[in-house]
Amino acid sequence: MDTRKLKYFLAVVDHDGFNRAAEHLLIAQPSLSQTIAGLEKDLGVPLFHRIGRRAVLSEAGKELVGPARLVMRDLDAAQSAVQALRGVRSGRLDIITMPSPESSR
Amino acid sequence: MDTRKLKYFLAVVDHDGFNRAAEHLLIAQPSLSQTIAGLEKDLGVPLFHRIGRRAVLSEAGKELVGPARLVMRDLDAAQSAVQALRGVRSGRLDIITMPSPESSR
DNA sequence: TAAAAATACTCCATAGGTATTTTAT
DNA sequence: ATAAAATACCTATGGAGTATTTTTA
Repeated sequence: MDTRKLKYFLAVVDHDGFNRAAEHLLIAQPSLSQTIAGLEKDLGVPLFHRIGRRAVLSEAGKELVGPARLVMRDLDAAQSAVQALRGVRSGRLDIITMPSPESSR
Repeated sequence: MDTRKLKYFLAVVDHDGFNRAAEHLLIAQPSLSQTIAGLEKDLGVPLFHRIGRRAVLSEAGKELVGPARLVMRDLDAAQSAVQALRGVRSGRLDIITMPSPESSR
């Protein structure tokens, strides 16, 4: 289970179906099917019931929605926390000086 | 940026160094170096200053620690939310009955 | 010289793609 | 007949490994 899979899972939930979700994710539908299958395998639980040609959330799927959104939200926060510092260079600058001929006058 | 990379990042922080972290993660040190390099590339910011043969957190790195821990915690919560339902089968069971010869008596 | 991180490769797992099939509207 | 998801297969990216180099304590 990683964030990519959670993102795809939420896309299926939000766009109500694999085909529409795949469009929004800009990937092919079979790739999405595979990814969700992988997530279900990771968790050992089906996330959708395939009823007819429609996918509806299973009990486990319903439980996952909230926590998954939280993960994605906090991941964004992590991004932002770092991005706020972009361009801020930090480190050490060692400086050595030596007397110039002038200073000895 | 995904959770695998964040996990590795936190390992470097917690075990104070790439070598020790790699040991704890049960992966080879160069693999860890590559992964952190990838994360730094994802974020466009260095997370560690390589000072001598020691890696110390950069400013951006320091900012990332907290949010990263939060993401990992959320991810665990998501796992648990679903695992709580393991073994709970849900779905539909369609049942058809027909009168037996007995019932017609 | 020993210890820590980086670099240079090799290999394999998996993310993604295309084509096709299955199933229900 | 059409739309949605699954299945089968192929390719390429990147995650992990081993060997080696670089650097500094």
